[in-house]
Amino acid sequence: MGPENAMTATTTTAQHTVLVSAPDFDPSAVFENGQCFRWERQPDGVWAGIAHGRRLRLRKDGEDLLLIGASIDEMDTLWRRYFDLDRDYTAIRTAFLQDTPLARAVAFAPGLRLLRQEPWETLCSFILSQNNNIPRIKGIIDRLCTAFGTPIPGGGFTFPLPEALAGLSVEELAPVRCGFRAKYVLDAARKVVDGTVQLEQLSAMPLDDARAALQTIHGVGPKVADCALLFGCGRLDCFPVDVWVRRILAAYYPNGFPEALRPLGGIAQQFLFHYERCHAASSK
DNA sequence: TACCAGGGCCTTT
DNA sequence: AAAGGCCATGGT
Repeated sequence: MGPENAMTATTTTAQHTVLVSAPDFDPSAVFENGQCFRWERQPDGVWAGIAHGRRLRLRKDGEDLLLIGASIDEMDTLWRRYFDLDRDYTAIRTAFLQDTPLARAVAFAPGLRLLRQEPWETLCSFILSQNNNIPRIKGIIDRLCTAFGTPIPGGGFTFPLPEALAGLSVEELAPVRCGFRAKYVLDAARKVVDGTVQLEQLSAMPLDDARAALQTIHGVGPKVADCALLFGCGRLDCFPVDVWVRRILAAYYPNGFPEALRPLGGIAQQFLFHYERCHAASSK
């Protein structure tokens, strides 16, 4: 871990708030760059989300990240990993400075980071994300969780396990209103439940084997597979190519993405994607 | 190979 | 208010 951004200082305040130093964690960049769908900014600036079957609220106070409603134990066993707090992003950003487009993207949003999300939720979410826009994706996932997840004390629902979906029919999924994606979600759930696709193995398999395994699911192509591997299995060398990224590659990397940065290609892609989307004509 | 369905949100007109 | 663009995958 990097010395100067080591996030080891952890203290507790009243009502189970855990405080951790995280100078390069920018919630709006982290939660609004398309990698996750269950985090929302509340009017008071606090971010509320559900992951690992738990509700969590969070806010940034200067360089400190405050996890509201978390215990020290949860911090160490769950959230430190989920928020990727032990990765040396200072070193990563430094490596990116050698590349002009990346240096610009890093300067624009230095607090952008990857979350380490759960494999099934990530796979299922990105199946639902295909040919779709973010507001609608969030609505679909919300309805899926409400209909088939488990209630969480204090409000909200867990993301439904594959076991909760595998036995359903397309008709039973109708209230979720995910259209033609319903049959894709059901095929994914069934293949995970019957062991055809072993999610826990995907983080260690040769990358092409992992991609091929995911793409045996009806409705999972190269883009969805790479999103599931990058965001849900920690495969940082995965580089999901959508329309935006295709545009970026054509515009800035006519000779291909630098070989030396390939092992961190997924993180690079997030910086480039975030910069480009925030500078698109329609978002000005 | 090229094209198109699907559906809801968005921007532009 | 209405029209048109967008989008990942599978099917034709």
